[in-house]
Amino acid sequence: MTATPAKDALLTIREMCDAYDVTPRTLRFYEAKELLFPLRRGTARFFTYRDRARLKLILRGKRFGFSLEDIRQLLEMYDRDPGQQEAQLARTIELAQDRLAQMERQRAELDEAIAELKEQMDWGASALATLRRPAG
Amino acid sequence: MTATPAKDALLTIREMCDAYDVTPRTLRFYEAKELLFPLRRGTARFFTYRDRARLKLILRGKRFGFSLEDIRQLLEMYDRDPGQQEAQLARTIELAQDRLAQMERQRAELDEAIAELKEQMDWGASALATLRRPAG
DNA sequence: TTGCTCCTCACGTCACGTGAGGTGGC
DNA sequence: TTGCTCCTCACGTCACGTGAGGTGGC
Repeated sequence: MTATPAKDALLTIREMCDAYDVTPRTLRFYEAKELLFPLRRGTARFFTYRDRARLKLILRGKRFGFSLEDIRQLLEMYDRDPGQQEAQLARTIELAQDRLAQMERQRAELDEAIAELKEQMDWGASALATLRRPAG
Repeated sequence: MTATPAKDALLTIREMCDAYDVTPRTLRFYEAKELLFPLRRGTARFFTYRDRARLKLILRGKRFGFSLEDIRQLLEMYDRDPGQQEAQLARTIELAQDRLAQMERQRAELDEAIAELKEQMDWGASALATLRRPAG
């Protein structure tokens, strides 16, 4: 029962890892790539509510197959000029359509590959049965 | 109507690329990784029937998600001791089962991601419609 | 002599994994 | 003083892509 941290809570890197199921290396990598901007106290990182919101979006974007650079640009767009909502949303939907098309192509290929592999396995299984059946 | 080359034909790298839809870099890379063993005349490569058969298996293996190293080991196993047919086939089927399970998990994730993306797009589309509807 | 195709380094890409070696605060 | 957690390089991984610069045979 880990409660959602309060909005003003600051999470250590370990707490972030546990909450979002990522590694420390991943969080440091996202910071280096300017996707996250944790506070620093000395060298230690503290992740804000904003970082947590961004991380959720990053992970969602990854599920959709966007590259980290794509995601960075989308996030940047949204928080650089929050005025352009409409144009930004339209642009995002456009990118999403491309991604959707790619994902569906990928699924078709995966379906084919699965069917092909099953076929090969059936073939192999009967070949194996024949090998094992004593010659006669 | 490109006919299948004769069994004793030797293909140049370009002919291989055209026949199997791969790049020269890919063929050189597979050779460096000991998956292919083209003949050499001077520095030039000539791909034999055996290379063509192996390449087909490599590409099939890749569709199934095997790593090049996995594929190398399978190919090596089969042509190092062609006596052990039964044990090898059994081993191959075992590996194939693991791969099949992973591919099915992958498909499930892909299906979820596609559904999630569509949902987001619907949400976005109606948000966009609202933004575009003059306030009233 | 000019093109064309081939070649060999060797660094770049993407998203991190994986040590090595060192610091800070309870 | 000892642990624990955190840190910063920096090289490794996987399957190639991408020049740079050079050779060979029609």
